Amino acid sequence: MSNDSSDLSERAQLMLRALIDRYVRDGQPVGSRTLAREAGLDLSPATVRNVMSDLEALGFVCSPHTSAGRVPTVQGYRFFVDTLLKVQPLDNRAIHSMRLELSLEQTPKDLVESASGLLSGITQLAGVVTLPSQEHALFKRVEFLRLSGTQVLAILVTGEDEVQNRILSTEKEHSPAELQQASNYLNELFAGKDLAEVRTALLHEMQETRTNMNSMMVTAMHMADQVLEKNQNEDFVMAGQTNLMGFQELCDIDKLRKLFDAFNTKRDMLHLLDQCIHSDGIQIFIGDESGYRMLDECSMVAAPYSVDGQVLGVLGVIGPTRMAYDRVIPIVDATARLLGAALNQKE
Amino acid sequence: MSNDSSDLSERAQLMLRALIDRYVRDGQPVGSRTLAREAGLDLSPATVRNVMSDLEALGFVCSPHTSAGRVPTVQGYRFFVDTLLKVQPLDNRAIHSMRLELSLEQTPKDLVESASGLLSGITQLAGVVTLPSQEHALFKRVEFLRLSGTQVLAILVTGEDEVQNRILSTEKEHSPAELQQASNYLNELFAGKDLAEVRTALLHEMQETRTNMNSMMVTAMHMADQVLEKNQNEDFVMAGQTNLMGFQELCDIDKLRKLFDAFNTKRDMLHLLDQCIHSDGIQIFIGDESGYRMLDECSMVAAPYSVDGQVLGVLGVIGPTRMAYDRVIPIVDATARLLGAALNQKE
DNA sequence: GGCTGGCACTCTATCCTGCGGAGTGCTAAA
DNA sequence: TTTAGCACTCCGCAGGATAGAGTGCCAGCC
Repeated sequence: MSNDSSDLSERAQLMLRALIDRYVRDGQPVGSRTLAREAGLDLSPATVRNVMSDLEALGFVCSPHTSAGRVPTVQGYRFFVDTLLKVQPLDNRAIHSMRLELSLEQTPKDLVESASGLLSGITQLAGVVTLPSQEHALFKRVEFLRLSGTQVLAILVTGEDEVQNRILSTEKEHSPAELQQASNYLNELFAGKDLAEVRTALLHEMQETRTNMNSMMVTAMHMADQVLEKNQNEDFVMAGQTNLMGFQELCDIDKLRKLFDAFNTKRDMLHLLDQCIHSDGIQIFIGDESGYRMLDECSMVAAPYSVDGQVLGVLGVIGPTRMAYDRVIPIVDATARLLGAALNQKE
Repeated sequence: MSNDSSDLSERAQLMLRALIDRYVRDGQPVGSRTLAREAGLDLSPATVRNVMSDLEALGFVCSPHTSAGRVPTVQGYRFFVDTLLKVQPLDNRAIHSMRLELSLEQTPKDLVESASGLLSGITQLAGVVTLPSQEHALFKRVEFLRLSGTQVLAILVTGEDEVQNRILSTEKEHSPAELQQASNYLNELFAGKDLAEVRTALLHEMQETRTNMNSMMVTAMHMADQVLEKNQNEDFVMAGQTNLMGFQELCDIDKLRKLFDAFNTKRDMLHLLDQCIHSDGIQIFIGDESGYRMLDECSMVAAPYSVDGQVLGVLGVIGPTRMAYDRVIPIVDATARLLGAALNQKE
């Protein structure tokens, strides 16, 4: 219990806050004199030094070398965002203009692009938004089109007239009439249900009542299964990567390159974003906390967005560890809400 | 006629070649001593200096400052690629492994991605490939699906079972039977023709024979027109952007940023690539020749690729002006041929 | 006991300096 | 026409001095 937060005097906390504030502003190690002036506590630099010494012992700050000022550590930032941070509420005008911007978009895909652009534009960091999972989209109807031989084109229409194509290979050739029957059957059975429901219903039917289904129904079920299989289009949209080029701590070309490569390969990014989908609030990864080397010296602030309580995806920003968390967090939060609301409207 | 190539002695040409060779290798201004050794002409540095002086007068080289070596200018590179360059033929093993790599892909989209990856991987520059234009894809069939009210979903199947969706708004509501009639009519009329043909035929029909068409036919024509309208999906695929981060001349973060922004906005890039689609061979933009500021200090080597003599798109690489043109050119050339061949196979 | 001023010390960044290396242009000789 | 030599220029680097910022510690003060 020795480095519990209760160990930290009010004054020390204030100083840590002031230090991080200042460091976030100009990226230079903060010295005792500066901090004495900044903190507004009317203390001498010497006193400040003593407190800083305590903070260093707790691992919240460190100095890059003797006789440089102090710099917050990852744990420092962590303590800061967990217990010290007062987020700045977003003013209504800003929210309004964001809502306006989103309201211009029509398709979910465009909405996501727009949200990503908003995030990067406002925060001047890189914005990232995963595409809405289709899991809870509504099954509207499905049609089958015979292409050639055993190739069948399936067309799935979901909720807001989103259309998806998939080419299936069937075991035997089906006549147009058979295909028509199959789609009629499925449309009748599943129209208006959400895709997740449809899948479970499908599995259930196929296992339990196989015996009293006629061959047409079996065909239909099989094809529907293929259509819905791995329907989650795992992908995300990103905007403003180049914003990150402006930060000193990333001017190390090699680091920047790793980061950009990671953005391009997408795999690790998706993994990381996936971790946020199950928490229902803002999630913050600071520095190497994410466990992904690509984000060394970087932080991510993310939040899931949802419609009707159903989480559809995750959005957030990526930037240097030294970012203005108090400003960024409410922006991410608001964007998540607004995107959810906008998606809701279009449905 | 004073700076015609005939003005340039054999020796001077040899030197320019050697200078560019050397400069491309290590990016340092080349001095007379080095060049004297390199050129293999058994001349003294002093003589080399005289020749360099001539080259400088012609605008083919310049020195960044007094008493630095010489560096090729844009005109120097231009003269080099136009009249001096001997491309290194690609060895068969390399071509074979490229062909192999491409043969693994199934869809045109994947092929394009793969080609882009090949270009960037082999050249260590950024590879870019425009998506094949659909202009000359074959019309296979079209189907219409009534969504709701006057909303109709059109499904266009082209050549290699590529599927495209488009949602149309019609003036009046159509029954499924009417839609079926319309698609039957269009399929009969146009199956097997290429899309460009279909469009012109469509326009022709609509203007000339409007009088003796029944209303179903008019409907069909109108809908087909909407489907084909602006069918060119203008887009391109890029790989290996981060390769460009390794070059000194782009370490200026600001320049790099402009470049990346340009890649992301895509518009100017497409414009530039479009210029290459009408030339039937390799096209080379050096430095600011392209007229696009984003490519300052960069060059592009591009070639159209085609199937059956029909140009489908453009591919190429983008890198610093100081690139190994003799190595890059045959690679771009080969990739264009191979991509064309691969696309042909899949059709 | 906590706060403060003072002091010695350390480390960095910056500027200046001098010097060697590389390269040039010019000139005169081969 | 080529070459060698020479004077000159400029860059890059290493060394040294200096200023500035900051630290830790100690002794005194409230």
